[in-house]
Amino acid sequence: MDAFYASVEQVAKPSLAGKAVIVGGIGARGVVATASYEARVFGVRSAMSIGEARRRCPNAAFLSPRFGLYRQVSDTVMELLHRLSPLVEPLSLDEAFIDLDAGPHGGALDTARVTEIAVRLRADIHAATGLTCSVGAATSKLLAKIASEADKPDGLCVVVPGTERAMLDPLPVRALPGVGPATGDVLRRAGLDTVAELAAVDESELVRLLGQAHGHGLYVLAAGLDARPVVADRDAKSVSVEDTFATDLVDRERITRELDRLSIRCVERLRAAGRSGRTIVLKLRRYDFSTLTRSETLRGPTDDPGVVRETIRRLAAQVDVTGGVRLLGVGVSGLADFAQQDLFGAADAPAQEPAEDDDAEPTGEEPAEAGPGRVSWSPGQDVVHEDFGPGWVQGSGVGRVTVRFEVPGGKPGRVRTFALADPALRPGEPLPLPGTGGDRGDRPAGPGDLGPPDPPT
DNA sequence: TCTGGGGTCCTAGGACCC
DNA sequence: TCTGGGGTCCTAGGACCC
Repeated sequence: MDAFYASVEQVAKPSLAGKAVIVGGIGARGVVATASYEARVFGVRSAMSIGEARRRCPNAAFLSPRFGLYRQVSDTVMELLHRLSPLVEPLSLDEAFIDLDAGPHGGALDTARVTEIAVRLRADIHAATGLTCSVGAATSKLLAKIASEADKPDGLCVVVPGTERAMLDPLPVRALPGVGPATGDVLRRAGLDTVAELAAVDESELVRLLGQAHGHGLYVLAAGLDARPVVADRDAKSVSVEDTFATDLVDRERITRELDRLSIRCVERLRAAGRSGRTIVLKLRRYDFSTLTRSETLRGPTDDPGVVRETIRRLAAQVDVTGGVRLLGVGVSGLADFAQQDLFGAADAPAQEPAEDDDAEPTGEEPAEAGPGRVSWSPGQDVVHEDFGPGWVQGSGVGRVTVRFEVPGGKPGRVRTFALADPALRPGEPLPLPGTGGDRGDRPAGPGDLGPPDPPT
């Protein structure tokens, strides 16, 4: 999908169509998750600090992410992909590999047919979501991925078999997946700038430079020998949660409290996935951005919040937090396939539930100005007003909140300003994107062919 | 207003085992 | 009679991806 989070917001909020939109953490320490193409013109990029983004593009709409909505839209898109093949490998909410050969069109896939399928897929996705995407098709994952980026946004690139080398050769090494800043530097110092130069070098040389796995892997990719299969339904191998705090934490008790919260959140996610795990991981980033992890492997898998919390407390007791802590995280890995009961966990665990003793304490994440009446609004948030209906928060501060009243598929709406604690204003639910319901009828119906998505409950 | 959050994979050393 | 060779598991850190 093209600029996925930002594009979803532009479709959901008609007044933002064609405008610079930046989705990301809106706190003091936020970064850009996605910038719309209108914002990219100003040099705004993913992972840039929000402060830098504001300097470059002060008139953009800055929005907090609404992951629940993005997940819904992602589900809609993934369902369309599943009509083309059971082998769909999602890489994230907005990207997936599809093995067309394993689907109803398999066996008869020449370039013209693949192009036809891709054209219709893009039309179906647009009809269902209002969003554009970019499709790359090729005889390997590597080339398909590169092709999908070649014509972004709103692109379609089918690599004709036999032309792979011509496509790869001129690319910078950084275009290969797995070549980031560090590997890029190593290769550049060795005089290797393009994929063609990489392909001309001995495998043993790449292994010497980059180590066995990476060297071999890169050699295979550069040679165009990528035979990795598309794998559907990969199981997660770890679950983790982390928070960066608006200001560094210096107080041990506060750190313990935050770690307790994170432990519970982590276990909730673990349980929701029906999993349990053996290795408990504490992550901590200090004031100077140095990061450390400490882990402990239990005798058996657990999904018990008490066990996770106590393990994390034990690990935390061993680290020096002098100078302050900007980030804390809790993770579980070594996952077992099932949520397992009582073999170890419940027996070991202190009996009491973690008490909800922290109600009065704002979390480090919350914007500092949680105004009177405990009301705080984040930019982009859905709201409903008794008289004006559904809308979204455009901004808030100095006792006021500004709301734009408009809905997906409607006309750009009017703006009104209220007191922060105005009782007529309540948090709302995301409204679904205005799909046309576009069933075009002529595609093979798959098992997942269920029609338009249900509205959120 | 420097630097998110959720992941994956690899390396390297030490413990431990046969 | 001063030192093997493999393998697995655990821990910590780092590169990379979206």
